[in-house]
Amino acid sequence: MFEYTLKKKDPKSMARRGSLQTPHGEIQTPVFMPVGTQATVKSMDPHELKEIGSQIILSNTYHLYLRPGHELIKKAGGLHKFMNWDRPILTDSGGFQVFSLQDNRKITEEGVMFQSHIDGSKHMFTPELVMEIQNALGSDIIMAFDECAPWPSEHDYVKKSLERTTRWAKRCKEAHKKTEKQALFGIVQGGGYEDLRRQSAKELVELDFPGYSIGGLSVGEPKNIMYDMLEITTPLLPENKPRYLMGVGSMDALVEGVMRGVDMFDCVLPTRTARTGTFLTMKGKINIMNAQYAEDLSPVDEQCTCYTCQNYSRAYLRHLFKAKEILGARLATWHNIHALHDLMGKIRESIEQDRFLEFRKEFFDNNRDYSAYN
RNA sequence: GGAGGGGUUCCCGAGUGGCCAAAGGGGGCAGACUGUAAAUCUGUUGUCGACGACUUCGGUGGUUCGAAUCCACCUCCCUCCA
Repeated sequence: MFEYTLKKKDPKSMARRGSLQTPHGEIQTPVFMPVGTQATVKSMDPHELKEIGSQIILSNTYHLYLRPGHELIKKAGGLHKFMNWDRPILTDSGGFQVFSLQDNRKITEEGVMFQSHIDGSKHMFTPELVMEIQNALGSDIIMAFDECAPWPSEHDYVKKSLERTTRWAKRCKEAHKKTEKQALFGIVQGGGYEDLRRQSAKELVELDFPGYSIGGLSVGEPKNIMYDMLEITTPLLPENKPRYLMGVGSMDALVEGVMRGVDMFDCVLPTRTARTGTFLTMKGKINIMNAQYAEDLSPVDEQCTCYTCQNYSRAYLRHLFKAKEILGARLATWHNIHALHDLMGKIRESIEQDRFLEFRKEFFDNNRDYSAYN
């Protein structure tokens, strides 16, 4: 039911072109996955996401468990049916909330005691519960429960944390046995330490997961550290399994991630920044609220084929944001997700044509916001 | 005609002798956002030759070491009475 096919390797870099078979269809990789934490990609409805070109979306164990509750979603026929999305879904385990809700939780060997950010109630998240929740949700790809350690953290702490994450991964695997329809990914941790990244990767590969996530990155560390960590991690992962870099989605990092052998990415960046008026383009970011666009009747991006750029001007979009109209957030989200899917499509094409590095060079030459990391 | 209330920096609105270039909000300008506690948050918003100086609180004049704040007159606005 779940299978990764490596279709082509870039001869000059670690970039790979592949596909991923899931119970809800095939995914072409490298792929960008929009985030729909609360069973919705904020402001977009599923048929719009399909039109934009989303192959798979993310959702979240912690949030859906707290509200509306995984039992209800199970009763509704699973997350796909509940939210009316029939393509693949990947759910995060709540490991990121261990990081983002640091002030509301306590970590023990058993698991993480969360105090709900909604009503203050306490909930013990164990690897077993996290598997049970994701099983109830019925997502196609599920994540092992991990700790996304903050940046910066002491070597000693990161080591203890990653070793615990490995033990949790083992428990997840045990608990997951009866639900083979879902692909369980282990998550490599290790902070910004090369030796710990190697250790984590090695331990998880021994557990033999159908796919591997790389976590604990893009949590505030310098980009060169993230890239260094990727370079030493991906070669340690099995070639015939997908690699997923969690939480990464700026255009430059997508290009650099692919170059270092990553197949899957997710990020809230395109959707979140969209809601605050930032449009992502191949040439650089545009903050549509800037005064310079007040009377600019041209589209956000002349080259872009998305619905927003085909039909609306910068002046109109700016007006929507100034007036705080919801349509502004929707049209910007539409554009940004489209922009990242479009970028990934170009990346896939360039790998197929053996010119990924040329594409990369063009990208950095033309994007005023980013420069290549070498 | 009579009685009362009021005119504050782009707007609304605090302030009633020094700690006031003047609270707070709005608006404006700009920045941030990376497995979503985010349709959010932050900075800035009189001028300049700018760690200091200058011009501002309806207008004019006055009191005072010192006035957005006190006094006089003028002017405009609002409410009530006739």
